[in-house]
Amino acid sequence: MTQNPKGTLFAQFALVAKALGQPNRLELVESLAQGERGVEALSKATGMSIANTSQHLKQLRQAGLVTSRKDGTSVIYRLSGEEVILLFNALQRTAERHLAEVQQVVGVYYNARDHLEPISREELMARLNEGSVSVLDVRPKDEYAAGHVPGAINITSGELEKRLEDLPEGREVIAYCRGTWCVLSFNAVALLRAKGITARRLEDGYPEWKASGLPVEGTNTPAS
Amino acid sequence: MTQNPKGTLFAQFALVAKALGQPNRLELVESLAQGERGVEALSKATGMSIANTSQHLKQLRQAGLVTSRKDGTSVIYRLSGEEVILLFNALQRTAERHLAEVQQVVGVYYNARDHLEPISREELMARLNEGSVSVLDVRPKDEYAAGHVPGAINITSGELEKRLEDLPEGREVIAYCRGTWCVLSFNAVALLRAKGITARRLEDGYPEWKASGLPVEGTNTPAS
DNA sequence: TTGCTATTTAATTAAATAATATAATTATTT
DNA sequence: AAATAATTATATTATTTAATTAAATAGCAA
Repeated sequence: MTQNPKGTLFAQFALVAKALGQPNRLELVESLAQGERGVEALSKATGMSIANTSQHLKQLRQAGLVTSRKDGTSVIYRLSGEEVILLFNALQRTAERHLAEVQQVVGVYYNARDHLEPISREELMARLNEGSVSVLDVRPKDEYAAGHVPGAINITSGELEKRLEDLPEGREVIAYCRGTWCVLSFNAVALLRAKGITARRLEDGYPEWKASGLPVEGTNTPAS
Repeated sequence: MTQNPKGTLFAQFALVAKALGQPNRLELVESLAQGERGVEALSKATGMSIANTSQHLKQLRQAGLVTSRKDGTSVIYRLSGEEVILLFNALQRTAERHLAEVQQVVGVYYNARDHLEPISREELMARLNEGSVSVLDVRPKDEYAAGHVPGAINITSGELEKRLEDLPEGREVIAYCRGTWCVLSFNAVALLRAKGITARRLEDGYPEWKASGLPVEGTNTPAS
């Protein structure tokens, strides 16, 4: 080992890549990108058994991608750092650029993408400071609670139609959700526009916002 | 498949990660990050048989990481885009941050790292425009030929001691090689300093320079 | 055509690893 | 001690893996 440093390094890099080489584990990573979570919650989110979830988490931990802490009888997992989100993103970007099948899914399910002209993180930050926008978080409540864009209102996709009055009037609405591939914010924007409300999507999602070092609010944030 | 777009996407992302989940394939990627190459050259670079190399290249191609073109009877491979370099880099960075074994190798073999204060790409670019530095490329000749930092002189690690007079005098020397983990540039800087020549390393290596969109020279570059 | 070279497939082997399910175990709290 | 949450152990079944050897294909040159 120690006589072939390059070989050792590449073996370790491969270990990390391998840990991401399974869809269920990628789903765990995506889930954790929203904020820390217990094993049971992760098991529900991915549809795997608890024992199975635990095994996969073990592999992610061995690859250095997640860490955990104890909270009473529960074990709470989190991504071991923001670089993991960047890595996950680089993976998505590469796949999107070069795999025909990904492009096809994008075309069929996300083709409103370009038309909805997403707003960049920097621009949203600037307009938040001006107070000229309302931000809408369409993710599940627990993910919102763990962390969200400052001042964002949480209305899940299903409730949106009934709770339109909860949105401040007269301001443009910026919607976001879990990441680049999350359809919920597309749906939200489409619905709002159908109701005559000016709305746009934020580029990517909450994990990328946080990974960019922009301010966040919630239980799972540096401040609290 | 088409009824579960998210599942399809994650399966594809996993496919890409899996392709990077094997040390030999990572070595192929690192090799190709220097510039395009034929199968035989790649086989030699990695120490694998030609047939085996071909198989691994097939997997990389299926994952959308490499493409190829024919040149006479030869097949020349190249990375399918700069994002692949960024992905490879994100992988390294994550592993470095979170895996103890990587940190140990780094500590033992690369511990001169911090002391040699690397120069950033931006700073080197600025100083190149001023003409206040000489750039030294310590990679093998063929990689240099495929592409290099504009104006760089190619002296391989082994030749350096005998060819010191080929370096212009009176300017600081900036050395670089294949990437973040390449020891050759460390050695070169150490040797130059021992000879009383002011020298520093460039951060990362040639692939990252190129991926950053900075200008390059050589046979395998946009211009030629 | 014939041969030469470079690369890709195909077929095979043997080893390793895969994911999941079930059951038992550990640790913590009440 | 009982209850809860997570991990570990064990087993099963299937798949996958990398690598070798040999055969096949494609382009080029004599």
